[in-house]
Amino acid sequence: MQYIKITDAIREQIQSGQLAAGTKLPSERKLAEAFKTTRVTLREALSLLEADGLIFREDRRGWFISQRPLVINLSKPYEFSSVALSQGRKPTTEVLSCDSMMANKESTEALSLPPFSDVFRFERVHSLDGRPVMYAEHVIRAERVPNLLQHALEGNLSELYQSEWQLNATQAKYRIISTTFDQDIALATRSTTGSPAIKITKVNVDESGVAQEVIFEYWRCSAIELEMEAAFTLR
Amino acid sequence: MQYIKITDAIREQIQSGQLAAGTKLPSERKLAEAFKTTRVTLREALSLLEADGLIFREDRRGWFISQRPLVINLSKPYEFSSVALSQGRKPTTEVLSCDSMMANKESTEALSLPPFSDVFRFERVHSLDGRPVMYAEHVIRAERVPNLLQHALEGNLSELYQSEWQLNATQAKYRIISTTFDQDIALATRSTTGSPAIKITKVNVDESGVAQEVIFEYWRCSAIELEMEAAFTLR
DNA sequence: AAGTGGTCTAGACCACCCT
DNA sequence: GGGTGGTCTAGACCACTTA
Repeated sequence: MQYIKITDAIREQIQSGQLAAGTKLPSERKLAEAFKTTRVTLREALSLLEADGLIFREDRRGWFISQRPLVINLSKPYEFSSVALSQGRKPTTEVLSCDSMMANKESTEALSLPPFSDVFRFERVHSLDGRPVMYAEHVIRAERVPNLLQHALEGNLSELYQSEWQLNATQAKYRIISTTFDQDIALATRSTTGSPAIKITKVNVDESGVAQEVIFEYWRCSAIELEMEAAFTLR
Repeated sequence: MQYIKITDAIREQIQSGQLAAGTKLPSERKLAEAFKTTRVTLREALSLLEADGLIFREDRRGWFISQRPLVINLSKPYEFSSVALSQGRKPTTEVLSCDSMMANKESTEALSLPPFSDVFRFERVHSLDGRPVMYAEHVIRAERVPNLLQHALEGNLSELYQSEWQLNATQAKYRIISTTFDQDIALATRSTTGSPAIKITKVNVDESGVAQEVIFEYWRCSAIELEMEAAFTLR
């Protein structure tokens, strides 16, 4: 199987350090020629490396060697920028949209809302070292954060929620699945429809046990590694 | 983009219930003809649905509609069979190999072992309703479970460890990444090299804080949904 | 303007599964 | 033994990025 040999060859070059993180691979046509094969087979190999997290692509721009992933520990509260900075990365955040609206089905379920509830919804894209790695859709109960739209949403949200509305998340519930980028998210993250992704649904619960905010995070699968600890009481 | 239209068409049929879980899709050639396209494009669409978890494949046997995923809550101790049974599924477990050996690099790191430590290593494949969904490699400190090889390893391991050696896991550490099946694991799970997978590395820690066992789990990405809760102390 | 990645066509061969 | 999935070839066109 040729495509396995190609992935092995490229994987070895990455792991031996001959191909540094962030490097752009040669064009598909050149690689195909180098491996004496066609673009179809070559792209099969590249897709495999992508799903493995070793390389990633930017739509119509080419294939790049992945940086080491961001390690997220779900046992503690995490905030993209702080985590990135503490791991020596350069985080940036861009707000794509922000609106007041009626909660859709998925958000209504996640927040246990009554039907037709008002929420704020905003979208952000997070980058590491200049490359988009995660898209997040936030949905938050409107009555709990009046005038949210008049605030800057690029920064640390838990600090904003705390200082403006005394809203603290004391508990978080997570749900993690493997999925792919759809067309909108691919566009927002300079990625490609169908690229493998990790979806993290996070529900922030306040002191009184009420779910206040749900966040749907879509990560490039190469950009993240999840960690957590659980302590068990003996039977 | 044709392959998007194909995924949308098949996705809709699945979600509307016209294609029941477990059903085998028609052959690729028939599907390609039905969608007036070639096998290459059709397979692109199928791969996308696979990464999305809607369908899965068995090597050389075809494509099937996924069952609903098993929901694993990492905040509590979990055991494949019990979780599966509690969710109305039929779990089976097969032991592929079991040996005494010297720990390799990955296990040595995960268990913080001294160099050249003796461990037992065994592999299991777990199925749901007759279909393999997860491969697990267990590595456990040899001195802690003498004569492990003389025991049946198909069943509940935490019960076995507890009753035979008074070994209890009081804490677990997890690490989760997105990856693909390699050739060996694909063979063991009746899957295909390069199929998308979720890798969960679990380290079981005993009362005294020593890491006793590490488990490398490779899940079909369609077969699992992770959940967890975290409680945060206020600053 | 040239080159690139994204998409698609129309075939082919082989080993394997199923009947 | 027929059909299937896994793999591969050798092209093509287009919209977009990059220089």
